[in-house]
Amino acid sequence: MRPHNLTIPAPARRAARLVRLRSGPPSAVVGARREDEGVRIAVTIDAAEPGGTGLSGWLQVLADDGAPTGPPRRAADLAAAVAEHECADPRPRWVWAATDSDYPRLLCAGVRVERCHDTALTEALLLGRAGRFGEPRSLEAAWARLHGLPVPEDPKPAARQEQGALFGAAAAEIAGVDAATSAQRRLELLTEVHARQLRRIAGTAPAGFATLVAAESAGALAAAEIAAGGLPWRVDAHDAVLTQLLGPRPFGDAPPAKLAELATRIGSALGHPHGRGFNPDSPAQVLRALRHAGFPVQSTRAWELRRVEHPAAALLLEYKELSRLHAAHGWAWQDAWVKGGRFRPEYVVGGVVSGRWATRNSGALQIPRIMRRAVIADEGWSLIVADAGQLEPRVLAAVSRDLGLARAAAEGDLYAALAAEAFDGDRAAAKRALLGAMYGQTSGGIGSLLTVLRKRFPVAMAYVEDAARTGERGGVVHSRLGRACPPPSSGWRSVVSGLPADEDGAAAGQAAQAGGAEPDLDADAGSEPGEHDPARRSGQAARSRGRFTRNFVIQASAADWALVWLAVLRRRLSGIAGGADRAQSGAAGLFAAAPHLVFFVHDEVVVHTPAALAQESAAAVAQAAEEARRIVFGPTPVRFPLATAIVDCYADAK
DNA sequence: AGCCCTTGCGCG
DNA sequence: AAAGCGCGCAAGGGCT
Repeated sequence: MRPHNLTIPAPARRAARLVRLRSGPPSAVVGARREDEGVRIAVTIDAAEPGGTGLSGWLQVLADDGAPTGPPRRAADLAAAVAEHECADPRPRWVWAATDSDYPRLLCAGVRVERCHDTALTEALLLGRAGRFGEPRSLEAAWARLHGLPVPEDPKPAARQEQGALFGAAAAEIAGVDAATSAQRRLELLTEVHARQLRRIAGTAPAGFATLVAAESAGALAAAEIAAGGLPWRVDAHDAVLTQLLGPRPFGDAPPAKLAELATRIGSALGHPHGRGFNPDSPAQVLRALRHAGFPVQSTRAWELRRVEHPAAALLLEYKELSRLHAAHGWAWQDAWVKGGRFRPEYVVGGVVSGRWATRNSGALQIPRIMRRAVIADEGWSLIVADAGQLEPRVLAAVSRDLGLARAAAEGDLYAALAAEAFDGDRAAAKRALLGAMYGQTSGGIGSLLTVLRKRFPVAMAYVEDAARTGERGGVVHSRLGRACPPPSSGWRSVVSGLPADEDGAAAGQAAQAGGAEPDLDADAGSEPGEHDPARRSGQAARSRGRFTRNFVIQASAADWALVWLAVLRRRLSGIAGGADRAQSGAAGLFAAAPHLVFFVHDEVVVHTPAALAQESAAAVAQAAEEARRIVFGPTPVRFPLATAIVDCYADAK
């Protein structure tokens, strides 16, 4: 019943079962298959040689507890060896050091796998459980930690592609291996690190943590496959949107006609002769000009400009909107990111402390909605666009087990149900109240709304307020499946305690800030009185962290659900069609005839599917959502309804 | 020239 | 009284 084939003493197993029956997530059973079935095989791939063809490497079959059951085996044709093992039923779980570097190479060789255990992602989850965020997670680092040796830094993500060989060599050297035999030696490190990870996972409550580990690795497979398959992106449709809004594509770095015109008009409106010499992209210039014109604005933010009754303000708003489209997702972006009718996002699985994915370089998760017009299915294909609406409030209902809120969350429109139950039918008020409760909002006159929530949904409100208090005290909270939030930095502790920071405070603070968990400790050196009052600073920092942990228990649990949704969906989709098209080689062949994931953004997936399989694919999306609900939350009246559309163009969904 | 920080806004 | 969470990216601007 466990998601992993772990060696656990019988009493511990019984205890885990009891916990699950009471409140924990049930075991991961995907389809009719138990997650722990099948063999594990550790694999390392030889470093790519210039001009080399094909993949070679090493394999080793492992027992349930990660112990080798046979000798390491050399695979001169690794892709063929992996493909052969993938024919087994049940399929193996591949154990490797890093999906994001190993799996694209297999995909490129035309091989897909069903399951894996990524030791780097697993190491990061386990380090997080130990309060050690930001420590290196590479195979070499994990192995060095096991042996008390100096731990090599992880390669910088940007450097991975260009200088990967250098960093890899440095890390290998620390682990006492020489580059020529590294794949064989790395196999030894890998099996050792993996076996130890299995034991660490088994020793980690709650039971859902093993599910989280499996889902994180499955997510990494999905991310690599999305990049390999690519999101269909029509440059002609993209050009049409840009041209309509900005004018024709300019030559070189010249600004588009529309932006140049707006800049001139803004300059004129602000009193510059012929509109020259004014840069609307400079907040400092805009601020100065508006103040000079008699408007005491604090910033040039859009919400503040909307209140400024000056002809330049409306023009500035228009300029900012178009300028952003041009700068962030204009022609330069298209040149850099769209190749062969596909946009390939570089996802960073687990790149956000909450477990959400991040992306690198392309801004894939911030693509303006209007640009979805460029996402058009291939001829004879369709897009399935599915969005888990109102995910976070539903997750709050499920994790808190508040029966009243769960009743509302059993409905298709949670906010409307909430409004009917407690807010005299005022849906907007119900929504503001719930969002305010989840984010820790106190301003904007929502105090009375929160009072209503506290009275009518005391269990849910106590859940988030407990999380906030834990954070304010410097404690750690967890997602439903057991992902840990970062502990406070020593900088935070010193501000909150009023004592000076300790020696290594700076480094710890930086790590935590990079993780996004740290409130801004030197917030706003403005002119408010009392801002240097230590008591006041302490309270600010404490409350800020309270808002973070308050939201973490919801956002991270929502990410748990979404990750499992994605993992289950990926597997279901792979079972739908005839699979690979042998006529095409490499990754292209893998996705040439079968429905596959092409985009994922927090609570929304896009599947590209042959039109004839669209209904079947859409059903898989819905079944996966239901299965994710069961795996992550167990028995609950809360529903996670999807808004699903079968469309030719992404923009036509909702 | 290149680094680092701030500002502002896109997405969920 | 303080004043809603999580991100990535581009441009400006100050600095070395």
